Amino acid sequence: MFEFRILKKDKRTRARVGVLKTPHGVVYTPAFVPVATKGALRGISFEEARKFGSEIFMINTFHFYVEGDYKIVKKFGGLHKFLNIDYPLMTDSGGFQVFSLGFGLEHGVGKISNMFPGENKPGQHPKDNPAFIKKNLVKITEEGAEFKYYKNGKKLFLDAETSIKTQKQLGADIIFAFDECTSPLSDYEYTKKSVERTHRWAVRSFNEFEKGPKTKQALMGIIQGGEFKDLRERAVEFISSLPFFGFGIGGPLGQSKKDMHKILDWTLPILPEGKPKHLLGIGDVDDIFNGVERGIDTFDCVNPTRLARHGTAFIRGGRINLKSGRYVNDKNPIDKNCRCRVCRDYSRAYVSHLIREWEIYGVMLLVEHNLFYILNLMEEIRRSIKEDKFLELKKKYLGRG
RNA sequence: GCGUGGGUGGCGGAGCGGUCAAUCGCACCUGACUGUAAAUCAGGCGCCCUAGCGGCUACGGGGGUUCGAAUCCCUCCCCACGCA
Repeated sequence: MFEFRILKKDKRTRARVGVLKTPHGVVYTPAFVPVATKGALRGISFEEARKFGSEIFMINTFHFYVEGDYKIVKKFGGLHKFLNIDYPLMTDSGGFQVFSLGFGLEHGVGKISNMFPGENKPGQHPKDNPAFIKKNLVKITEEGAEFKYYKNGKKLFLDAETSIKTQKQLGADIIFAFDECTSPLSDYEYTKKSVERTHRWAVRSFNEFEKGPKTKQALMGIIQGGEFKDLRERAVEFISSLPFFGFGIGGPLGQSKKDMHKILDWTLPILPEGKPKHLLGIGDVDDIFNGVERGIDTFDCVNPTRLARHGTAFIRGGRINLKSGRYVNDKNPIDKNCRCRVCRDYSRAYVSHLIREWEIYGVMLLVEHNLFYILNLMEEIRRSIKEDKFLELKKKYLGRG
């Protein structure tokens, strides 16, 4: 029922084209997985996103769990029925919220930090940063993570068993083990303790997954270990010793993109080649190229949709922000190289006007463009690998380097 | 014409004797955003510069009181409402 097959390997890099078979259909890889955290992509329908080439979507367990809505989904018979779609789906385990609502807030950083604890501008030590406010929203113990839910202050406990049980009820095709995503500012000692705990959580996740009647789902293990080579290697060794269907590479991914590349270089070559590898939460254009080059098969990311909501559009060679006054009279399409409907039919001026006037349609157009852009990129990447022209395509998009 | 209340930065609107170049919204400008607490967040927003607990000009116009006025007084202009 589940199968991952590599169809073609690039001659010069670790890039490969594959096909991932799930009970709800097939996904050609490398693939981008748009994120619909609470069951919607925000600004575009699943149907539309499908047309642009999205074959699978990511939904979040945490958000369905905290609100108790997973019970409703269960009554419907799972997410596919609830959302009324029959495409492949993934659910994240809630492990990211352990970070984003915990250290992420506390340290005022994302998964890739450019804020070195010792190298801040004067007065810019994280502790002096207004964002650095201890919120104590998440308490992590051996057992699991205790959240103080930001909406109502209620305490809420999530652990491996609960996450997997919930994910089974949600019924996505591909589900993830419960993990702790540490902070880019976590030190070696903490990260070491944390990965070891994540490994115990992985075993617990797996055991819970195996328990009871078999579901039509595949479970992915998650590689943690921060920016520490030996911890990442240990994680690969441990996680790949369990019979997971595939692997997710989890953040934190260091202090810079270079660190991220290093982490991928440490981990991917020693993971079982034939299994699918997912890079969790990464989705900048350059990151996708660098990930694919190192052997990543799938990416999920909030980037195209969130950036769109914030007025930013992907264009060849970077991004532009349509909120800026520079575009009010710009008759050009968002990206002259793009074949999407938005770029075909509308000017930057119009989209900019809508965004600045707070018209929802402006966001819808940008979401459409950004998703099209990334999904089309994936298509081009797949083709380039088949034709052994991956590096040429990378160069075309990113220039030299 | 009489009465009352007002005229503050692009707009709305605080301040009602000193620490006010002036709270706060909006608008505007710049930046961020990577398993979504995010249609969000951070910073800027009178003029000048050697960019500083710096200089200059400012709270309808003019004149005064005071060590000191956006804040008090006089006068003129304008606006809103009420009465004729």
